[in-house]
Amino acid sequence: MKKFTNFEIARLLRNVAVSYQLKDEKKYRFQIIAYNKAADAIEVSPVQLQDIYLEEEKLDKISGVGPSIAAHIQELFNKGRVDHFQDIMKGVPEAIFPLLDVPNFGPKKAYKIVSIFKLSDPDTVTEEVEKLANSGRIAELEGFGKKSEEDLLTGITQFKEGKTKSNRMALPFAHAIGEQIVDYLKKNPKVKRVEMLGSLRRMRDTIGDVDLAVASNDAGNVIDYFVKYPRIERLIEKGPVSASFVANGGAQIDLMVQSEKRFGALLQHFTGSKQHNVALRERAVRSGFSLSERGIKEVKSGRLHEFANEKDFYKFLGLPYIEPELREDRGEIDAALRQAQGKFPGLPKLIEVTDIKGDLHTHTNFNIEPSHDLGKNSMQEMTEKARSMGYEYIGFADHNPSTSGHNADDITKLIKKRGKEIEHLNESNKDVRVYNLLEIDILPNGDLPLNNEQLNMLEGAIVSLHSAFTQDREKITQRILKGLSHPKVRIFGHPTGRLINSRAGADADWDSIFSFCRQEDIALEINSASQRLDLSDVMVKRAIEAGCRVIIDTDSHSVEGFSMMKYGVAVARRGWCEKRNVVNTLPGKEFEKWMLK
DNA sequence: GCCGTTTTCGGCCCGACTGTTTTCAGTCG
Repeated sequence: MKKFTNFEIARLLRNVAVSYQLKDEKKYRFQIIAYNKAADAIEVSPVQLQDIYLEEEKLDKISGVGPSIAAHIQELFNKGRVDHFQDIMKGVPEAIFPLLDVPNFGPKKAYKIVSIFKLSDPDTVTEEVEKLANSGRIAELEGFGKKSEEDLLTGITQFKEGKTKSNRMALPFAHAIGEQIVDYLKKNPKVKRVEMLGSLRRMRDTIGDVDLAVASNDAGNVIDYFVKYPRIERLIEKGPVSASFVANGGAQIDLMVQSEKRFGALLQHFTGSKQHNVALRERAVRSGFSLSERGIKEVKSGRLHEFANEKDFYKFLGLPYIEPELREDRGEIDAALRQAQGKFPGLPKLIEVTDIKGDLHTHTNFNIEPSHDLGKNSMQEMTEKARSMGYEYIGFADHNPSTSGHNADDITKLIKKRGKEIEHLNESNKDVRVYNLLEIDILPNGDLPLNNEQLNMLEGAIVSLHSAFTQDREKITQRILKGLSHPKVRIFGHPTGRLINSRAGADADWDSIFSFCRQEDIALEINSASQRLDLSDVMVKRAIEAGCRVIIDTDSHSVEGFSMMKYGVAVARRGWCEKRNVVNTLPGKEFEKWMLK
């Protein structure tokens, strides 16, 4: 039987919503909302539905999934299809669905074009529409025109360049672009405040557009200045209070300007997430308030309250300030409410970058003839860098020597030689404690490529997956548990092995793995490397709820890599981590006790 | 179709922008 991922299920539910919308938007208004809401919830769910369905049939535990949709999903797992969905989707041409991922195409336009021109092949529909548009046939349709035909062509061009509605940049890449433009904007004296918005401000692991907000009482001046940004590639639009352009190799940058006295409401609104805002508004509307980017309106009198900062906005609603990283409708509003009433547990006191005392997963250029890549900088240079970061300790975790070109004696010699080098370093550097670690592959059968003697020459081991990610669940779970079982193992490096936009992580029984890590006090790594950010935010939340501790590392292969720490910390914050949940916030002596346990 | 600090029934978030239109439909965030 085919397995369905959460992503596929979410897509199916969205297609059902679209079908309802095309059949009778008024009549099915609330089904449309319900199906889309369920899709949103399932897409971000930390557990794969296919798993909980097999284990305990608790699908409607997910908020937004009720008895009806849960039953349909059960049917999907059992039969591979859902009769009710097929009924609803009857008469809706299959060829519209691929178009829905193309910018500027919505259900109505896609449906109109596909049915009038009788397009039926989902695989070629995008090219066919492009041809029609190029020959001017779309502009002739009622409700379309020359301009909308152009917009659709622009959308198709973007789509072909890889910018689908669902394709997103990795956070560090988008954040770096955002920072550059923020710096640029700050040079304009009319700019009173600048903030990033949307998923970028919430530090989500992937980002669509780079959205920015400026507080200023001279919007025209700021917009003119904004569109003169030197790295601009193509201007998209420029209005009196907002503008957009493409820059830095295809990223879309949007700016909104608002007066200082309303800046708080703008910030709150466009930081989102959508789900957080919807939940907030549903609560507010029951008390007679309507929330928007302009402020909070009293519905009866129509009086608008304005807010210069977000803190006051939340305060007006009777809530403490909620950090952007928590605004995902994952329980933060209830927690804020409890906190306001003096009940427990309230909002977490999130970890800060300045709490970090060391980076344990770094690679040096010491040639240990490793199984994977070397770092670029020397042990000395890496230590200097750690000192300049204010760290109390650092771990060198070069990859283990490759087993192909070496016999056991060679490997022992290499590890010994490297150990001596680190000893020397510790004698000459009294203020930064250097740990002698290695990053060791968990081989496909769960063995480690080092023997006991070799492992015992280390102060600790990071173990991680670097191959065979697609083993089935049972096999990969046993493999990981076996790999973690040596007493020298202190850290499970980038646990799922996912690469953003290119490789799904391992499909393992994470509950069992978390429970083992808790027992052995092994830290689960949050790896800050751009394409990894692994564990992910939802997995971190699950891990600490299971009683585990995490460690935030950069996996630096050069001194430049150290600056990635803030992204790992962001993942931790999104996973509701406090300082106490993260082992590398411990002061030197306590950390040593944990590492050498 | 979902859900509960007015509710197991009767509600269900808000607004901007654009283009094609003479008052609104579609898309987006």
